[in-house]
Amino acid sequence: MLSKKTQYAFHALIHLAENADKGPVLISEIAQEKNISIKFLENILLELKNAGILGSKKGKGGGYYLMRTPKEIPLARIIRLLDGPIALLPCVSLNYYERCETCKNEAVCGLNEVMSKVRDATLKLLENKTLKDILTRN
Amino acid sequence: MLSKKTQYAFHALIHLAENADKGPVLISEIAQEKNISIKFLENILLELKNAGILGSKKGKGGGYYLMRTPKEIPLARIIRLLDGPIALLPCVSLNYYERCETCKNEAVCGLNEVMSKVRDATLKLLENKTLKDILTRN
DNA sequence: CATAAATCCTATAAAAACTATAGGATATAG
DNA sequence: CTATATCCTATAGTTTTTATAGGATTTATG
Repeated sequence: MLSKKTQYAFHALIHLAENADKGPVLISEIAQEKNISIKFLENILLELKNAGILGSKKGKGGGYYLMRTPKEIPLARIIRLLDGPIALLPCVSLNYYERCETCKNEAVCGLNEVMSKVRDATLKLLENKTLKDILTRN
Repeated sequence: MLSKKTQYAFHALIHLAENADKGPVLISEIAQEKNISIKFLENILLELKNAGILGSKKGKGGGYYLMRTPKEIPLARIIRLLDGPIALLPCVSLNYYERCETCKNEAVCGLNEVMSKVRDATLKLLENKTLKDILTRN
C-alpha cells in the first residue's frame, strides 16, 4: 500500500492542477480542502518542490503551483519520490536494486522472474498514467 | 515492497516443495538453508499451517510439509495472508477495502480508476502464478 | 523601513509496523 | 521415560511512518 504521504501528495497535486489558473495556492487551503494536517502537508509539498515538481512563492500572495503541466507528471515519479521502490522485491527493483541474499543465481530464480513481470505490468501503468489521468473526470 | 516475513515464507515454501519427497522437513533445516532466524521462521510456518497451506508433525521425525501441490498455491494467497492488501490504495482493495475519506465519489475518481487497473494487472499475475512457477528452473 | 504573510528548514515526538527472541506447553517416536 | 520437535503467546528491539514544533527566511505592501 502507498503511504499516507504519497496519498496526500496525490490529492494535493490534484488540487493544484484543478486550481492552476488561480495562481499560487496556500498550503492551508489544500490542507483544509483535503483534510490533511497542515504541518505534515507542508513537508510533503517542500519535498515535491525540491524535486522540481512544484514551484513556490513566499510572502503575501504566495503559495505552491505546478512546475509542469499535469500531463508531464507520471504517477510513478511521485511514488518513487515519496515512497521509494515500486517493485515488490529489492532484487527486481529498477531504481532501488539490491542483490538477493538467498538465491545463488537471480537469472534462474523463478520468484525473480514472476516479480519482474509484476513490476513491468505495474510500471506500464504508473509510468504512462500522469497527474492528468487522475483529475476528476467529466 | 513485500515484508521479510513474506519473502521468508516464499523461500521456505520453495524449500518444502523441492524436498517434498523426503517427508516432513525441520524448521531448523529450512532456517539454515535459507539464512533465516529459526524463531522468526517458526512463527511464519505456524501461520502458514494455521491457514491450511502447510501441515506438520511433532516429535522425532517431525517437521513441516505442503498440504497441497505447488501448482495449487497461488502467490497472492501467501502475500495476502502475511502482508495483507496487495492493492496500492485501501479504496481499490478487494479483500481489505476501506472507503476513501477524501473523495466524494469513488466512481468518478481518476486515482481510483488508475489504481484499480494496477491492482487488476498485479492480481492477474499473482493469482495465476503459483508456488510451482517460482521453483528453480532447469 | 516596518509589518504581516507565507514558505523554508531541521529537529523531534508519538504512534505503528516490522523483525526478532524467549520460554514453557504439548505431542510423538522409540 | 526421554528426547525431539512443533505449538503458542508474550514481549523486546528496531525501524518506519505520521505528525508536530518553532524559529529562519523571503516577499508584498503601505
